[in-house]
Amino acid sequence: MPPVRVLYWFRTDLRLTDSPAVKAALDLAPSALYPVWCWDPEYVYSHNVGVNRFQFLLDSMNDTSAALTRLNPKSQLFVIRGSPRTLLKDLLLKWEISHLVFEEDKSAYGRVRDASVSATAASAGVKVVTRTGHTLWDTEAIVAKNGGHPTLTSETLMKCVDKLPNLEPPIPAPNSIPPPGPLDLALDRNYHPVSRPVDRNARDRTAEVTVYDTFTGPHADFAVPTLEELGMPPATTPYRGGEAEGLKRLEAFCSNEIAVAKFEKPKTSPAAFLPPQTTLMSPYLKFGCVSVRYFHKRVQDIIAKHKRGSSGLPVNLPGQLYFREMYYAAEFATPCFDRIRGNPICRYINWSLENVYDADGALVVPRPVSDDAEAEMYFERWKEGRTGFPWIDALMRQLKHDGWIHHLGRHSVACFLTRGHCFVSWERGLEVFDQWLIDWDPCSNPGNWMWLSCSAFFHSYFRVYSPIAFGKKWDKHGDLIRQYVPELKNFPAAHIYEPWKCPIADQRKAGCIIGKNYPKPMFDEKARKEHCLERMKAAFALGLKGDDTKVLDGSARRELDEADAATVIKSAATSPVSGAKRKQASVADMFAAKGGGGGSGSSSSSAEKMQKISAAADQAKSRSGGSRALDTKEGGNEALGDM
DNA sequence: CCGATGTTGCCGGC
DNA sequence: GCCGGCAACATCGG
Repeated sequence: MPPVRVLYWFRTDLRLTDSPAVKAALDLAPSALYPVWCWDPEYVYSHNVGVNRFQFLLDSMNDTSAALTRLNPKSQLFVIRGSPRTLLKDLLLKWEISHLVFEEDKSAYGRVRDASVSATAASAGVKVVTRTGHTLWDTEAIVAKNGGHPTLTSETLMKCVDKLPNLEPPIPAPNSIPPPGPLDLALDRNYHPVSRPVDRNARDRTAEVTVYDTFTGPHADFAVPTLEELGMPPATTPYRGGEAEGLKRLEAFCSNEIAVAKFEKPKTSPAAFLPPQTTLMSPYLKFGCVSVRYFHKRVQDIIAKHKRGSSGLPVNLPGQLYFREMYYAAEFATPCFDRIRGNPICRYINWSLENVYDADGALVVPRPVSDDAEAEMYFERWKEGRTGFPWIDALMRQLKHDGWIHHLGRHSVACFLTRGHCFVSWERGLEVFDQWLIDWDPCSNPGNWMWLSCSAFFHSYFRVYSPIAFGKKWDKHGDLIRQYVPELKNFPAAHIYEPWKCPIADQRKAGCIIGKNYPKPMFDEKARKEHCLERMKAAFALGLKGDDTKVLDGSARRELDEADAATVIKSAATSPVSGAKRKQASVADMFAAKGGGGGSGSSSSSAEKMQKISAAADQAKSRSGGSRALDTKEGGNEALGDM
């Protein structure tokens, strides 16, 4: 019998409690255990990862490394800087590994990477052992129970999992682990190029990337990298990663057993970021710091104890975890899940700023600036929290600064960007969430963007979140706005959701002049909503999905664009306002602090509103560098830096 | 074909 | 706090 020497490959499973893959590794009774992390250049250059998620990941890696050292002083998380596709093979050979063990990652990206690494390992005579652990059930098994189809409703998901074996109980963390063997490495840098044609995270860097200068870190100790080595400034998120932190947070949440048993997601406040309104467990699930199965068992036990008056599926806590399973299974069974083009479950809607592809069908990166200046302006102002709608701006600034916002807050801003008001493609919103969220997930995130934009999973496009009413329902005083939009800190509560309606004397008293210290709303909310509803109606009438030939050849786009143009012309023709007058309209006129914008209760018809939109579009298009012109002097978000 | 259902809309009226 | 109107989505079971 050759000696059993295991390389355990950590990825999004940075924990030791309830890790089926770690148990499988230890069950092999290895004489040597190498816990390894490959610091993949894909993640550094090709994915959209902002400084906050990197920080959360580094926290989690450091926590796991310390936990490994506690179990064996010779052990740690051995970080190798380079691509697993090339480096792992070298490590398997040099360290004479017999078994490669890792937790399954069935996302499209993980699947391809893991198949490549597994094939390499097998060809080197190394046995590959994998276990499910990132999800409650094996995603592939769920899809098989659904006839190979994506799971599009929670009911479908439940029907599938009812046919699967019951969940195994969680596995305690190990008490000890074997030491690694010799750590000698003599690798040739030339075999492991890390340069990339595109650096998608360059915008966040303040210095050179040095993390790839060596294989084993600046002190040759396989240390976890630092943000400095990534060329990034310090993170701003208050949330810290790691298994210890995650379990602590879970226990704190579970200490209020009645709240756990009665939890109903739709009745939690989007303005909240503390228990019992939210668990804030999503980033810990994303990096596997907390096992989803352990989380599930913990809340199920509490619910069983407090059966009377407890909430049910799908709004309760287990229900939330089942939605996560649904998105994983949907992603597994759907090609092009994170985009519209080629996506068979995604309704085709002629959004502004949709993805751009080259002649070979490859996504053009970096994304070219669209000639739709109005949409670019809406998008830019949405992203940076300068729409002039305080509720939206507060959430977007919270997202950028903290890396996390409440689920229903995400609904609010996602609906606003897409079908509700801006009519910008969900693909653009997805990219921003990818860059800024600490809990970004390749299944839940595109899934939820399709949900909110009525592209898949959900279809009632006439239910639109109001950027004014929705937040007010939960946060009457506007505390979330005051925290994240400090310009409005002293605004009277009566006007904080619609500050442009505030009398100028009160604006002066609050030390914030709308249009000077904080922007006017970037459009008439009601008019934009009506416009978007018309366009949604047309897209639903056409009834195409992202993989239809008419979408692939561009004719669906032309057809819908023409229908939209006809609607606008028709509205203009029936309007009593003359064309000459229309030309005089401008964005500034529409949103003067007095009168005009945002539901001043005027009797303007839908047709008039349509004209205003059309005029605003003309205005924006004719202005060179339109977004920049509008952005200046309109209350930036510098103040966020020192919160 | 009908009617019930679908995690999380808004508004006005009671 | 709960209802219906708004104008109306998809899916599923019968």
